[in-house]
Amino acid sequence: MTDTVSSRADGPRHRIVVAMSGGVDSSVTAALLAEQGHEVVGITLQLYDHGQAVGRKGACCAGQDIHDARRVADHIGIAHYVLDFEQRFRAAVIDDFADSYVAGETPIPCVRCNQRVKFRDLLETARDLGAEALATGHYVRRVDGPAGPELHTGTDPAKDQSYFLFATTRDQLDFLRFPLGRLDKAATRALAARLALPVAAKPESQDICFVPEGRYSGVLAKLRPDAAAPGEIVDLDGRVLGRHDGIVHYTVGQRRGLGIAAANPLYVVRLDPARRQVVVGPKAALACRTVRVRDVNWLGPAEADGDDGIAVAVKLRSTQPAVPARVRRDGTGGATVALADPQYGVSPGQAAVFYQNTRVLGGGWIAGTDSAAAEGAAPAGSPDRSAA
RNA sequence: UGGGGCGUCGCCAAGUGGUAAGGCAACGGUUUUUGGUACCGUCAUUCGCAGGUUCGAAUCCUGCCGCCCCAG
Repeated sequence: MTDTVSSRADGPRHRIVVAMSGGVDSSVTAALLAEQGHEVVGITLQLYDHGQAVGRKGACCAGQDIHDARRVADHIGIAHYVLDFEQRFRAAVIDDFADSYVAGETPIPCVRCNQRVKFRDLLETARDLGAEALATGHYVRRVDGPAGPELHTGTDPAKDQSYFLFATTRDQLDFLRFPLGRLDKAATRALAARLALPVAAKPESQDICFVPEGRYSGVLAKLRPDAAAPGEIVDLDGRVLGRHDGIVHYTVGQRRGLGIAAANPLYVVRLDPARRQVVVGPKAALACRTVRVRDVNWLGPAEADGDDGIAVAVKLRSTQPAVPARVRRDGTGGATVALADPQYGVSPGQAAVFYQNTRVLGGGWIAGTDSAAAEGAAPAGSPDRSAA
């Protein structure tokens, strides 16, 4: 059980820092490691304004959740520290979030938080504390392979969180442990109940943690007051169909919220920050076959450098299954993903994560897409006489 | 102010005597450690207005109002 350092209570005793968000998963993580006899140090990061988040359900890392983490730490008898990371979080996650939307992209703050806060600053803190590992409650697996530690999906496909951890480097992976990687949610809940953790029945966290009420536009309005500039909603031919209150309210692939009645549903096909335009079109206009990716974090073998690239399954969205593709790295930190079948609603700013079976080969940020139509692919169902 | 056409939910639209389809939009929910998608649900006691005929009208008749087109 490489994930857990040692699964036996009489095994070697290690000092392990656990990132405790105040939720069920990280609480069980801490409790399991403590039960195995390790010297567990719980650390909770205060990441954003705790005033407005007090008492809010489903958040993390502020207000009530910090209290919950402390209660759990007390319950299982481990040391617990709260670190004020508000400034770092603001610079590394929230500013990036705002800039991304202003640029017409759609950010994933959770990835930035893992990449730049939990697995960078907190990991460094853990090293400073003399810990031998940093453990989190993520549903992923760290597997020792012939060439070092590998990142794999969580065993439970419904809870797998590897998409959000694609930016984890080999060095970071070396130091990380994910004790929940082989569990499903029910098992974690059952453990929480058996361990009588105060958070055993706490609801799942969701939405962006620093965004109250699920309305991110309010946060953006505060952060980037100039970004709320209104503009036109245009179709693929440039005809004006309506108006909008800022491109930051839209994302590629989005259907609802356009307020335009048409014969068929309209989707956001593209965002043009320079012209402040939201370009909309039918679902077919969303089809893409090629995805350009930047800032690739590569954890896999070197074959992807060849001209033909490497066959993978690529996940373009956290909640949809990976699809077949070939990835070719370009030698400058980017990559091109050729999809076997067209995909819809692939949005710049989101992540493309590459898999072979359960192993994460790496991933990168989606920079742009090329439409399926541009390759002369026959439009679905046009020269098809089978239905007559 | 001669001729023709039209007025059904926010938009489009079916329905031509039997008691208001559908699509889009909107709203709500499910799913989800991002956004979005998808899925489920809600959404006209009323058919421009006023009379009339009829057991019964959005559907027939009359008048009025409004809009469009062609002629002048």
